[in-house]
Amino acid sequence: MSTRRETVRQALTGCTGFRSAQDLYADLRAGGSKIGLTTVYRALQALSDSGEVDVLRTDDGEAVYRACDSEAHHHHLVCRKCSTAVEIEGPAVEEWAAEVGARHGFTGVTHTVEVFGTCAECARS
Amino acid sequence: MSTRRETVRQALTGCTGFRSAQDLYADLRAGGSKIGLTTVYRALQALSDSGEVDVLRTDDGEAVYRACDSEAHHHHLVCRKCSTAVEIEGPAVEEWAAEVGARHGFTGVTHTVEVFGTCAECARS
DNA sequence: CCCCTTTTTGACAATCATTTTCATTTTCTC
DNA sequence: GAGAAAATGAAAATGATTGTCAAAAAGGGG
Ligand SMILES: [Zn+2]
Ligand SMILES: [Zn+2]
Ligand SMILES: [Zn+2]
Ligand SMILES: [Zn+2]
Repeated sequence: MSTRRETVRQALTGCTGFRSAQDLYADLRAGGSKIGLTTVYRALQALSDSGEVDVLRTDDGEAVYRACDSEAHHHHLVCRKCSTAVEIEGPAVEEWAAEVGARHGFTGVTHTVEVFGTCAECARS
Repeated sequence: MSTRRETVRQALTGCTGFRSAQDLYADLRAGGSKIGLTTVYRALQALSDSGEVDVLRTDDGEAVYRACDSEAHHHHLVCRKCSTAVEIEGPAVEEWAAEVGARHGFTGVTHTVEVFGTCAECARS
């Protein structure tokens, strides 16, 4: 399909951490692309709708995206300084979330889990 | 201290679910208060800074607050429809988060965990 | 290729939660 | 009560995100 969406996907795939729409737009423009900000937003929307990229919110509410290796359900360990992320899994957490939801009579239970810290790299400086 | 902050704290304490600053402002005005929106924001900021209220982000990035019973570290099971929340604990999750952070060389590890679903009440309608 | 329909794009304006400003009011201290 | 310090709120500013709409690109017969 759209060549622009592909451009955005690739820009994101080249990143190890989470990036905002504004970040990606700046990167792409700096790289010579004539892409528009609106298009970056639309591409990220489409990519996250289709589950190709993960999205989370920073403390100040900004949406940040990441093209993860795994398509399967997983969580992230994110560096507070450089935003580098590691994909992590926690079967125990999955079970706990489902169980606690059921125990309180909730249905259609989902969860969000993110772990933050300072990565070894950033800890040096 | 501030009388206004106390007003906001009480308004929030009367709620079972998470409310946004705009929600609380509307509630208070509807109740006859002459409080300003800025003050509601400032009160919520102060209350969350001091750990008296919990804050989380909705899917669209809006900050919502809750005056929980427990001052201790805990998480929430939140209804997707009415936003009613139940305070939950998960020792296994606490350990898992700390362990996975350490295993990858991260320091100062924290985490965010929220469980969502439809409460029994809302499931009926 | 050419014409026409459909989709994509991007500049610009519009939203909307949140933050800043700043002058006024209230509270505190002496 | 007088003056300094903190709190308040109306209005303007900010900044990410979304909506609008006309121009540009892509597709598909003929
Ligand atoms: Zn780092
Ligand atoms: Zn999970
Ligand atoms: Zn409910
Ligand atoms: Zn926890």
